[in-house]
Amino acid sequence: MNIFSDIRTLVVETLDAMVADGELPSGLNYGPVTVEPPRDAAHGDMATNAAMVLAKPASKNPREIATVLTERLKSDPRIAVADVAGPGFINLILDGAVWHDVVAEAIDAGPGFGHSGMGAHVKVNVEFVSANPTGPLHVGHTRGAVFGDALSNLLEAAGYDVTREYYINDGGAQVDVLARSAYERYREAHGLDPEIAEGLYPGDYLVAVGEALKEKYGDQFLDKGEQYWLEEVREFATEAMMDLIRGDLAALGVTMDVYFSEKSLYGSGRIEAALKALEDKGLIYEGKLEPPKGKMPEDWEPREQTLFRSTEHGDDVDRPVKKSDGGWTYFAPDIAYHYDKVSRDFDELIDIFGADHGGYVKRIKATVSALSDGSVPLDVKLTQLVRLYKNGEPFKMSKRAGTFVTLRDVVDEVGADVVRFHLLTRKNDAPLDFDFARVTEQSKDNPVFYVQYAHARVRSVIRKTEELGLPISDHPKLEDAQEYTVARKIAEWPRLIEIAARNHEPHRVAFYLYELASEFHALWNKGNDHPELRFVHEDDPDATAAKIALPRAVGVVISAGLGILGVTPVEEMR
RNA sequence: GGCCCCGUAGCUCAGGGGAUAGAGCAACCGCCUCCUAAGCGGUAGGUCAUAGGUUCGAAUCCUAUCGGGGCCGCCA
Repeated sequence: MNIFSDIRTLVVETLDAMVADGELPSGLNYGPVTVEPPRDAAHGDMATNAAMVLAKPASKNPREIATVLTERLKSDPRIAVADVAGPGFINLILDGAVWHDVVAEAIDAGPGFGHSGMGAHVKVNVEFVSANPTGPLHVGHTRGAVFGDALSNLLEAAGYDVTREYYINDGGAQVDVLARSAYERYREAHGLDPEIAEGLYPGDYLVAVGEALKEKYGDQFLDKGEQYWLEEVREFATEAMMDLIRGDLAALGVTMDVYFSEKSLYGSGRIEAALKALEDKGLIYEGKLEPPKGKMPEDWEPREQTLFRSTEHGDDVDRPVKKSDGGWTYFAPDIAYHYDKVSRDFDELIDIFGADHGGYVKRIKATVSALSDGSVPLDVKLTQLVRLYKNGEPFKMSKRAGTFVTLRDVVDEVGADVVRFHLLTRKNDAPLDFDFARVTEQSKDNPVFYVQYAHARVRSVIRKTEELGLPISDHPKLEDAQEYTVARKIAEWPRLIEIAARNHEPHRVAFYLYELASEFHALWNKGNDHPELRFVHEDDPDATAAKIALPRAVGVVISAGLGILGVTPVEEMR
């Protein structure tokens, strides 16, 4: 139940009735009609702009429409008060029974409360992380991983069918570099000095791979040219790196549905097929590119190569798909990969990239637009940098100096729950500060703690009620204004899921939970001055039954919201 | 040079066509014989970068300018 959409339905039906009675012309577009909580609570529980947005198309005065609409709305039992205000807003105050019902329903529905049918099982593919399989995940990947996973959870709650997918870049030169780096560690495992030349991956995470290679291949690759070992070592090392990455993701609580191998596209005719599809649309040609402006490469010379006419689909310049030597560019398998996604009948695609891939967005969008004839929307979300701090001091990262911070480091230091929540307290496209000291601080400037604390308080009073053998009721008896405020906040949850899902913005869930926790803490404290507002009344079973329902509903929503963020709600604070 | 993101309270940030623009921190004043004060209430703090435009209505949409960041080769 989403009370806001219920009341909007009521408004629309009432408008239809007015049309039937000749009070409004027919054929009006109700699209812009909204029913929302007003910014100022003094304006009531919700407000509709119906009269204002319909005034012009109906050629009527907005206040005139509002007056009639208001009178009609009053006859619905859910509407306690309806007033025309300002330029033509209709402010509504709902009957108290509505809020009682919301609380009861939250408890009854449990974790599924607020889930929406909005998505209508539309198939969405969410591609995220997709880090090169050349080493462990670092902090930057962590943000993408958390964002992608939370967004996927959110879309599922809103009724979409979601596939979480990881694109393994195992087809390019970087996995050859990986193989050569692993080979040196293999030599090292045989007691030889490894020669980690410039450009190879120096990380000691490859030491174990070298040992494993020795285990599997013995000394058969020693002192051999790379033509004898490159392919097998590459295969082996890539698989080892993917195991590492899967482990990193698991530590964060992220599970992918599909791992898609770039290499599988080569030699299978799938790149050719994708380019054929573009060619059939007249979007492939042989030509020369202009040199990039403002950053002229020293050795630039125009060369004839195969180009994708991506400018036809909104890109700034056409993009090469073949190098002048005839080999595929890096972009070619990407085209094939997105062609594959489109062919797998996804209705919508979402790609989550690091901000350094910003320059790639237009060509990928052009690709999907061209391959699907514009029928499959692609949203590309860029996650901005995470700036690391320790006690307010910036934390310098350098691969070379070995102070490079991995996902594992962060999770080991502060725990997956804290990492996940904190990384979701900012919009994806805003940079974010992550201070190792502050994120574990137990105070209200730490939203993770604050929300968890509210949940712990809920669990605490429920435990207490059970211990005392008092009744646990599903039906609240709201009396105090603050109780209604909390109930109204609970009623916003289903609406919030829809808005956050529609905008692909899981951070809204984190902010909402903070607000809900805040209202709940306020109510809790009001119990200090007004003992009758406390939830547990040791010698009064009826009063306890009436009061315990509201915190139970709060617990349901916090727990559901944290579930979307991928954070475990705690039973108690320690 | 081009493209993308950002500019909202002293600081960190929400809000992204709707009414008097919000929260946390920092500052100041209060609240524990009481289910966890790890909390709550209050005061103060604003030309929503600037200038035009669209609209009944703009912090929000459009254009330009200024400022900050990022990206821009057949690399990956």
